[in-house]
Amino acid sequence: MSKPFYITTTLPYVNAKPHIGHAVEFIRADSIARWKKLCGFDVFFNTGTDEHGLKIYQKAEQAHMDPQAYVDKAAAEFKELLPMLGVSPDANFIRTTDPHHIKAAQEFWRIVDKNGYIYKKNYSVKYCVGCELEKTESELVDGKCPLHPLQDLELINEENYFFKFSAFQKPLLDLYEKGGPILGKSKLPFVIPESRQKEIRAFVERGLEDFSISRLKSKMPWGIAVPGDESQVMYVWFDALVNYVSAVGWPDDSFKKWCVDTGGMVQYCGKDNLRQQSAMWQAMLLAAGLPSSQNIIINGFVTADGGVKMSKSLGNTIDPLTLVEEFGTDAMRYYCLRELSPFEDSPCTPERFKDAYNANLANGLGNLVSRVMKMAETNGVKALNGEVKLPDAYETGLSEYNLKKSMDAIWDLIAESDKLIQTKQPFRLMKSNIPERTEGRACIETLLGNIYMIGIALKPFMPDTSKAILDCVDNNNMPAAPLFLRK
RNA sequence: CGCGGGGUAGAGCAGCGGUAGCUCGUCAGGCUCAUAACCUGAAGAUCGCCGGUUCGAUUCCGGCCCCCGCAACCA
Repeated sequence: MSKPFYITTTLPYVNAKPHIGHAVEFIRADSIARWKKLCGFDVFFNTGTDEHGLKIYQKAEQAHMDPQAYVDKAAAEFKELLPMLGVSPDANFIRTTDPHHIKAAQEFWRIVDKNGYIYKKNYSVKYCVGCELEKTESELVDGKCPLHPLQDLELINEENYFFKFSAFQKPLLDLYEKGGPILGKSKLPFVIPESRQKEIRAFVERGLEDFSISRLKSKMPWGIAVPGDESQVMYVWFDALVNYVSAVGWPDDSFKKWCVDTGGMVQYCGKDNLRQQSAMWQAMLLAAGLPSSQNIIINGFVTADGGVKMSKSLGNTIDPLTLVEEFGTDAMRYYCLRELSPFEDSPCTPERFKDAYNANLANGLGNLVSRVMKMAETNGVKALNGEVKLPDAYETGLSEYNLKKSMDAIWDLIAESDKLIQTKQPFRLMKSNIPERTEGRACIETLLGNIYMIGIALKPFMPDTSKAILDCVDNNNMPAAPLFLRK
């Protein structure tokens, strides 16, 4: 029986179109999922869409659409993106409007309620008469609606259900203290990178406030009904976050394979989700008596040049689909895995993408495969069979969820091979006398070994390219067409 | 004194106590197996500022300046 492994992305809210940040998360999580599969694990890889909430409801209204029809369309856009990014076809795609998820969310609520962590309380919301909308603190400028700064906000009181987040300060701190899985002599932090764990720990240490988990159905009709109270629907937290367990069958016992036997789920998310995933969701799991996650990996943001935030109004956004169409799926994966910082913010522009593509895929990887295979083909040199020992940095990078480190290890091999060709000049040796030819042959065999290793190492990251390289070595011929054409 | 991250060659990053490194770009040379690709070398940095610890600090400590997120219900 192979050991199980469970990894999940966050579910994008279908309020907006897929952006490059989503692509980064899908691609990285997919790479880990593929790697674990190659290591012999039985892998469950989860992603999907978050589809409830007022914003969706309003968008559907604007479009004169039924909310369900609206989210069906929006979810399809995300689902269609996955194959474009090379995400494994066997990835699970959960939608928070799935009947099973709705039942699970309600069951989750009942259990947490039964355990005494849900109560009703007065909740005051700020309402802008001008916009006819409720406003959150982060939407306000100097305590006023930026669109109607002359009007005062009205305070509206309503009864909502609250979650006793405050009861989980100590358990959460213990969870962070306990950390993640053992790795060699060291231990991974619970939240990766460590700087993010520090950040969330500081937040929890400051003290936690209970948060509201329901809305009046009369004001927000598009949501999951609160069990035992027809007048309320669930707010996002007890709806969307529960997908991580509903996706693997919970409340059915089958979930244990993925949440218990694995040592916990591994979660990928953006840094805007630090709090939700590593504090709120973990507290909810504890409240429901469910096992904690194993690791939470926090990605940085993709920015425009100079670290400027991408936004539609600035017109500096990047459409992942456009890049895939121009450069291909594996080029997109390459960029997200190696050119973007694994944990910090990093810039992406079409120019940067193109530069990286030409330098490392066309001139680097693709060209190396061509030149080595040409020498092998014309001289009839075949690869030697032997075990492939991947570089240590490659392995540790993956184990630490630092995929850039693993990619760098592969590109070190490429540089090494280019250097070897230049210093040994096997193409010249092959034209000389017998003894030199033997040396040249040995050199080409070494190079074929390197290429083969690169092909193996690329499997989880760039599956199509990996296959193309391994095929070349197996068939002892040049690629039919350059792997990556210069742009 | 809200929290966190950052300021290192033209750009993007790594290093984190002992001749300052990588990638792209620029310039010169080499090679011809390869996708005008590849290899070598050069130019280019007072490592944000001021103090302190130290034989020695980009690296540790303190202060200051500047940038960027977050500041809870944002899905």
